[in-house]
Amino acid sequence: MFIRITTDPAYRSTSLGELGISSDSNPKVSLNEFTYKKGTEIFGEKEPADYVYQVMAGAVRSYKLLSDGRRQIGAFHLVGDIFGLENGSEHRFTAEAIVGTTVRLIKRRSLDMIAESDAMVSRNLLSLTTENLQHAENHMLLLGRKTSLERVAAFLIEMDRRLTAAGVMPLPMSRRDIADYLGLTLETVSRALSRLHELYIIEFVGSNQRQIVVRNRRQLVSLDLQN
Amino acid sequence: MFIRITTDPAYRSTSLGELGISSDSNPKVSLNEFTYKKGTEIFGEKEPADYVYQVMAGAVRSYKLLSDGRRQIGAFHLVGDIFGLENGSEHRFTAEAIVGTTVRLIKRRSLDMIAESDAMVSRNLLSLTTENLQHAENHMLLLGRKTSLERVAAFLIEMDRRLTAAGVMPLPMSRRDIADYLGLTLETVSRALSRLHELYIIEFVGSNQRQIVVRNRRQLVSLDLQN
DNA sequence: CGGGGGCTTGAGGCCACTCAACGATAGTGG
DNA sequence: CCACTATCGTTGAGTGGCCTCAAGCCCCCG
Repeated sequence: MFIRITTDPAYRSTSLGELGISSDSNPKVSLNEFTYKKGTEIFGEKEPADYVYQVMAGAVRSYKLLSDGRRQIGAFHLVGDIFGLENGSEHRFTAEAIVGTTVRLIKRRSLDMIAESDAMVSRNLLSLTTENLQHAENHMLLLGRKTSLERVAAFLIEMDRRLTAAGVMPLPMSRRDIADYLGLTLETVSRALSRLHELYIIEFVGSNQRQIVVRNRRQLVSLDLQN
Repeated sequence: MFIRITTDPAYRSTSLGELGISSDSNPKVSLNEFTYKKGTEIFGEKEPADYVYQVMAGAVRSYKLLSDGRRQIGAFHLVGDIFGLENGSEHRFTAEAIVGTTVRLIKRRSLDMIAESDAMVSRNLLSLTTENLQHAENHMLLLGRKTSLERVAAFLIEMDRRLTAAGVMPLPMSRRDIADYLGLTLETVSRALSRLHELYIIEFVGSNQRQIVVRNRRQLVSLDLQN
């Protein structure tokens, strides 16, 4: 639908393509890059939302915390994804770099100014918000009604779609991250993955356990009752 | 921020106030009303989204189903609320009247046309979508990480805010609806409510068990770990 | 007054959680 | 290059919170 940011250098020069903004059409828009070390906070919940971010390299988690430390990750942001877009003045999540991560920043204010005059950009802002809403709606169904195996299967299908290259899926996030995304504990996630391995549905490759090959995609899909 | 539809007849004539649309400013926009009997479907998931709806009287539930019948209610729509607003062409939820319900319809197409020329309406569309997103984000935290008592407390606080008049909260929905909204079973909801009653935090009034008085709001809030 | 739906309450079961031990890996400093 | 350590992941044993199944009550409505 819109141009996706890829690792192709030709595309990296036209940034925030999903919003229909490029350096060419709006040369005055500052598009600074910034790099965060693994585990560092990009912005906190309830902080003023002065910037919108786009992942150029790495991965980001957005989450909410309860006062006793329980955590719910609302989304993972991978290369190309835009995050931190709020309509109000405050961020509604805390965002942290999962691994070393480079992001591109755009001032929220200048984005609003562009949207003011450019109906296309305005529509893309709505479109982006709608995509986030759709993801959240599907995730509510997962969190409210799916079993642990269904949740993990759904997670793998989502990640397979978003970051698999050459058949192998290199997960940037830990079991704890996955658990907090799926509303489970890390042990339950681990057991579900082991079970999928026993069933010859997935395979682990490499030295750590974060690189996964989907061996039988149809079985994986059948485990997640889409609807 | 924007004019809310109320039961005041003076306001009912200017409809869809939240979108900044009134019959005066757009006399050609058709604003038909329609009434649905208790339990009937207003629209189904994946049906074409030709209309946007506003509740004039009654209450509506929006939900998704899994193939084996598990249900997740994403939101309750009460008097004044707008629902069925999709950015794409299909509805992402099924909507049903919880009780006898009157809605006002507006053609999605004409709404788009108005938004095209009226930046204010366009902003309000984004604003409305953002509100829905915010609700979904908070609900993910509830579904993923809160205990049954915290969920029921959060539900009562939400409903208290949205439909309490003269101290009494007349819930239109059944225990099963509440359960499917909170990701619980109806028995667990019932037990939580009984517990809140034992603790002198809520009181039941009237012949059925759907009219609730919040006796100790501060205790109720403290049970729900906001964040 | 009989039937049905909605709600509550109890008894028992199960799935995911808690607690714990252990192995593997990556990072650190000698 | 090799201990040393911290972190991560897996697996097992036992617990517990919510679910399942069931019975009974109340209210509404024919």
